[in-house]
Amino acid sequence: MLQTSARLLRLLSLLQIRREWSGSDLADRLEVDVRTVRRDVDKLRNLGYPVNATTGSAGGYRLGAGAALPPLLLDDDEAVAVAVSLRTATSGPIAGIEDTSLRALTKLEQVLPSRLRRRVNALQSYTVPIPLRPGPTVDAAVLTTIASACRDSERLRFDYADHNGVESLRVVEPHSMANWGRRWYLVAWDVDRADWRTFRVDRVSPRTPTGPRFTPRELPNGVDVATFVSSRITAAPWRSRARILMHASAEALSDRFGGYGRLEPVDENTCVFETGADSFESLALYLGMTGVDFEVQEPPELVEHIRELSRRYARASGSE
Amino acid sequence: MLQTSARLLRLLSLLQIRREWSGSDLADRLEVDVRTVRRDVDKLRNLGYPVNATTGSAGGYRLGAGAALPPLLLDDDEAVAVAVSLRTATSGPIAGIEDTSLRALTKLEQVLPSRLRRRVNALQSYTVPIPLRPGPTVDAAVLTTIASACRDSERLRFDYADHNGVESLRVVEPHSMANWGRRWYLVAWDVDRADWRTFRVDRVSPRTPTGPRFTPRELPNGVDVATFVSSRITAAPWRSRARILMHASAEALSDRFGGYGRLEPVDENTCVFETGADSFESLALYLGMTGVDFEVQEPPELVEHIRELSRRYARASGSE
DNA sequence: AGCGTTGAGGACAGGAGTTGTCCGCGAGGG
DNA sequence: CCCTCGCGGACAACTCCTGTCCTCAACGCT
Repeated sequence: MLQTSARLLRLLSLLQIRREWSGSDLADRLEVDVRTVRRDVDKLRNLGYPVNATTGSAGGYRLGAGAALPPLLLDDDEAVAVAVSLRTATSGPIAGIEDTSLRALTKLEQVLPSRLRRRVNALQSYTVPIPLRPGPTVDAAVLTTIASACRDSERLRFDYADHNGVESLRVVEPHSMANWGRRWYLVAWDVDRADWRTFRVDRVSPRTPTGPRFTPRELPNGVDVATFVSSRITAAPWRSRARILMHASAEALSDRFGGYGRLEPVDENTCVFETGADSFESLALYLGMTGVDFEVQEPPELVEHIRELSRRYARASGSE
Repeated sequence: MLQTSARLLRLLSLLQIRREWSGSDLADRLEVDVRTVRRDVDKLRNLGYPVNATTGSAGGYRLGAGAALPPLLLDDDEAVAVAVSLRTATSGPIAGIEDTSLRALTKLEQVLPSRLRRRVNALQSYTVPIPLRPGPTVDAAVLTTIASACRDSERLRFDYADHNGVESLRVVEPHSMANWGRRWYLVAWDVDRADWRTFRVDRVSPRTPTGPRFTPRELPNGVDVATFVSSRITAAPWRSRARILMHASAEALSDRFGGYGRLEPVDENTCVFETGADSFESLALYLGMTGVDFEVQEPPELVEHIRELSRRYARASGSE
């Protein structure tokens, strides 16, 4: 009977890992007869977890959204990600869910294996509060839509605005996603153009529903995703680089700046901060936040932005 | 049949809700004999989930951190909190876990009941990126330590720095936590002082291990926590209020400012922004971020900070 | 030190549930 | 039209679960 319960859990876990499973696949994985799989699926349904099934040659089982949330079966990495996210959320920018986040976090941390707890702490300590989130933000709903399409090998239809703002409807077989700098990219086989393409996720507007399933294909020449994406992306993660002379010691600034660039000491009271930015406005403000005097060495555009800010603040405080 | 598996899941869920359970409590909840509970606990252990037990009159079962992560059984609110946290994390400030967060999020959203999905979307749309997190930040580890002590009715020992910075060792029976503005407060019965006290969590340094269990007591006069805390806190959630005349329409600003104060239209191109802040530095920077001209109406201290910023930027850009 | 409480676990008998096998049915896609 | 895949009834062999009853072993309190 242990076997039965354990198998039910494993079944639930399998259904959470991949969207669609055929009965015989499940039977293989669970090392039981297909008939038993059917019975197990029935059990899950009786427990209130809706397992949808489709018949026919492309049939299979998939776990649907039901009345109650099934137990979440996370792997190590995912558990760490959840813990870290919750930790930032409890002290984070979203009003109203702090208490609940904390409750969920307590639940999770109680059972978190110690090796994972170490990883959570390590990751957390690298966390640097970002003062501004410049550039286009990616919609979380779009991200998850694409991510599930990748995971389940389902065709994706979406409107895509290219860098000139021209819209086009794309039908692709999504391969994977990669994030680079602050951006997300989708690597996919463009069905109409019959070629591999890289799309910026912030320019994608998915259309529902997602299309039929396809058999995944390999990237050309067996390259991995990271290489593929970076070879396709012309833009660097940051639009430009900057060098700023800070009138403070490197140690004093390392907490706030360490995560965002290189701090090179010049002498006891001065250091050079090398960093990159998508937008000079945000970088200018970030620098102002420190309460420390600084001199921009490059680029000139940053100097211009800072001059503009200086003027605006002067106007605002009536000292012009 | 189903009963056995379902009961194992419920047992796991119970053990996640509260830390410590006596065998007979569990037997009551699960409506089986204590002997069966013992056997079920054994089953969980065989499945790899460590259930620690202590004998004696204060004995009981508790779920420990094991080699593998047990299935997480979240209630509705917690699931929403996790989803929202993960969504912000995927586009968030922590480098290196975006992919994994996304994977976990995909898993969760696939099984998220639609009513919960609506709540997640609603919450998400209220999200306003906060440019700066002023004031002392609360350590997530401290938060969870206190939260579990509250949940499990375990005494807590910690060092507390009062507002003068004087440290003292406290032994308390934690009652609950509340957050107010950006702050967290712990409401607890101070054992040595034999009275109720309210502590600011950012000034608490817990000592390990937590103490023995205690029987929870009611707050005096049956008041609820929120009332109790707000009656004890002299400081408002914001240290001071500000009024700023913005040279832009209220609609144009509502996205960025809506969550942080009241926007009152004056005319088509002007509006008044009323808000609060813990620190004028951050407010000044937040205002500068908009790219919109503004005039501070009050308080005078904010004007002074803006003047200071103006000077610093002027120096940085060499236009002084 | 003694007592009560709480968990651990062996033994046992009856009963409940599970499993694989074999079968025919129905739905969907090529 | 046929193939694939999910559905579910029947059945026999077998597993293992459950409640009851028992004795031990820790632990805390008096």
